[in-house]
Amino acid sequence: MNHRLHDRAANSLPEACPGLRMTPQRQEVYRVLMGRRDHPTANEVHSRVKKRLPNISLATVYNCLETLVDHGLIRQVNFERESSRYCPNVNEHGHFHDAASGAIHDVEFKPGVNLADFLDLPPGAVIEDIEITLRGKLAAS
Amino acid sequence: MNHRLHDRAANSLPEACPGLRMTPQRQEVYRVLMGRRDHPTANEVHSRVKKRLPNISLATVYNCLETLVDHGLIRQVNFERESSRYCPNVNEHGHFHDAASGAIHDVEFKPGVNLADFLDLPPGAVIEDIEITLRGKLAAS
DNA sequence: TCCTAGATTGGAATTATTCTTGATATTGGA
DNA sequence: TCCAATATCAAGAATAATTCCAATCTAGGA
Repeated sequence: MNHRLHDRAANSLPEACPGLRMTPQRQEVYRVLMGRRDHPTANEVHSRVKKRLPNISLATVYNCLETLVDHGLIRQVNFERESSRYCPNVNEHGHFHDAASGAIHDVEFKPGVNLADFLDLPPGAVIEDIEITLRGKLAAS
Repeated sequence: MNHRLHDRAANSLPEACPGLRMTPQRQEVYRVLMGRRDHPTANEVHSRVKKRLPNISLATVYNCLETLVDHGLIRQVNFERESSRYCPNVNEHGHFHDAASGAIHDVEFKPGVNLADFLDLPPGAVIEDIEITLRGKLAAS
């Protein structure tokens, strides 16, 4: 296979992603997400991407985001009924939404924990996806 | 105060709810939620409530649901980007969404567990609300 | 180079939800 | 009891995020 991507940097798409055709739009959407990990909405991604691709449409940004999510390169995160946000951290993790600042912080699982250790799962449940969202405030320290 | 509610049954509103004026619409919305705990959407609630209150509007159902949520009598639950669903279980709990059947199951915390036991919370975080959603399948047993 | 499948675009369409406005109903006080 | 203030309700319009659609466009393989 002669399909040679640019060298993998913090701001380019991962090389190994079968079935995903690389396009300038997808590359830039991904680059933007990796560049500033603040969980932007599709609109915010659109604004940022337009710096380099002034003609990209919002529909394309939605398409790119969906494709990247489908390929497991980014995650889509929902808070209440707000716009979806996008997150390049593909580890299993949750989110803390600081109501005061609006900022969103990734929340990692402590090592070695197991869902079934703290939740009464229905018998036979096979979990495919976890979404953990916390809302609150950061106490002034 | 002479404001006498019906005796508290599984299908009536709790008596002690300061600042909440009881109305037939709110009562029926609540009754419907308590009567079948399958996490209906606002639309589904509307259909069910219309059996007894044929003239109630969808807007009123939304208003009632919002009011009940604000007073902590029910919870609003969001799955991905789907319509909100409503749940009369006001204990802290999560949800398991069975992708095959579409059914939603409450998932209780095991007794004694603490968020900080399994999550790396940001220092100083004061949690006001938790949303835990699991998606998956129920293995045929 | 030509063809084809997949990608992009802009705008229209969709859908859940909220807002607005006027009508009704309820409460507490005179 | 009656009134005024306030809260609620209903209907439809408005909003906002997202998806759909039809018409190009593009990359990569034969």
